[in-house]
Amino acid sequence: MTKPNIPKGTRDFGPLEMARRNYIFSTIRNVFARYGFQQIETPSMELMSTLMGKYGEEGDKLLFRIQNSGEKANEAPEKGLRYDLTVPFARYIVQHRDELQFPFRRFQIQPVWRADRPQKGRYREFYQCDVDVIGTDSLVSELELIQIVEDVYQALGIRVCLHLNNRKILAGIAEVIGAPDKIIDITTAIDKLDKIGLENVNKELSERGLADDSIAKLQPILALQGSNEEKLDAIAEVLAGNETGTKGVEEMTQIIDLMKCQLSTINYQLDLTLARGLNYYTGTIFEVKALDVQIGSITGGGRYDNLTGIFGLPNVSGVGISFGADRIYDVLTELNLYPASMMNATQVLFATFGDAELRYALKWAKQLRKENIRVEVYPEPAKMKKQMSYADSKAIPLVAIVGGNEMESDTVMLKNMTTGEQSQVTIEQLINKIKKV
RNA sequence: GUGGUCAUAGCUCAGUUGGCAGAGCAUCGGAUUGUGGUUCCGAGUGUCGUGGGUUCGAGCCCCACUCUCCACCCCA
Repeated sequence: MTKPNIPKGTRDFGPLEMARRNYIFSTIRNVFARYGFQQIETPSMELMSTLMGKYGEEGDKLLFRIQNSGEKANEAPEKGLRYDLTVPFARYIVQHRDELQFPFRRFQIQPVWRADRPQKGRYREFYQCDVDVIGTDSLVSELELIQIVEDVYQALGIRVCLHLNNRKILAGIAEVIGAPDKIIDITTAIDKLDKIGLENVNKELSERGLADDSIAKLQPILALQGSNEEKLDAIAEVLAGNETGTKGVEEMTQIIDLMKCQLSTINYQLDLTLARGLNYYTGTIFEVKALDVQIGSITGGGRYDNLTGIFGLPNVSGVGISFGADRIYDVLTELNLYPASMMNATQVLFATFGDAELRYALKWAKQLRKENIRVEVYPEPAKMKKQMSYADSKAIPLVAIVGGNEMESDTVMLKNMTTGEQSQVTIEQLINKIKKV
């Protein structure tokens, strides 16, 4: 017998983990619903032609390919597992555009797969919770997503910092320092600023072929300090006269203004080092980091002006963010922030002494369930010790013991497992006691 | 994809220069036939990740593979 196993980077979820995960998903779902977003799902697998070339060279390598069956088994795979929820969503919009009312507000909570090498907070199968608004340029959409971030993390009790940037500002910087074609190199290098330090960033920029005087011009921008307003003023000055960059500053200013109008209390920070790898972002970029756990970003997203263009529907602007459920799980676990009620645990267990008692208990259980009480009946009249141990190990707070005496008087012996107290009660009394506990 | 690291009972882990495969927890039974969580007694459990090699003899040494975790790349 070889030991059973699961593929690298995948996980089983037991009852406790599922209760926790469902708590996260339902919290997120409830917030999304409050903003009028509607849920969709797309297939786990997409055609390779849909997936290829959408995530850059690196992304193509990380796609899981599905081998063809039958006669085509040896030909190139025509299907692959989805890598994220955004590209399948873009395909969905193009395919169903005639059925949709724009601006279209959708959310989607499904697993995605990446053939990455696993490590902490990084899996080959993980869930994303995407929420997007498609078909409007309005920055109110950005504001709403920021409000959603605020609501979700407030509900979960996680302290976070929202990092904000704008791709147009980054493009403007690249133009101003005289290296407009190097925007990707510049952003991926300065993204690492707080990780590897200024000196190494400059070294990397040089290695990526950036001219020395361009690097020199970049220094004041990398060194920006102060409040969000001060930083924004400073960058506006640097970018004055540059059309793209100024547009980005205007967008950022407007978003901050809208946040004030909604009395947003979220902790946010203008972060020019925030780049985000995906190259389809064109405007605002978001990233959320947990303040009390070091795990990378737990939510990320941004605006993309022409995502559906690659599928033949140009000029449709959208903005969206993705909550990383698996990382949020790790954060909540590390900070021990799950509410006790999340388990939906059994409220009362029936323990019986014989077959007649078992049947009696089943009748009672049915009535309690009608009252929306979570009930278990121990399925056989085993030794009382065994039935009690079962209740104890599952932390069931109440045990209703049924023997001959109880049946005769139409009662059960109700034991409170935390205090050890017990008393003989009728069904009405039982229902009242359970609702009190 | 590059570099490192780990794997022994259901779980967490000991295991000496290479010489009989171990402990705690959990499980099951009993002390206690109508009462759990505390206590005491007893019991079972292993292709030592997989395959090969060295050796009289390998959990231990060598090689390959798989898996875990970590760093890089990239990312949620």
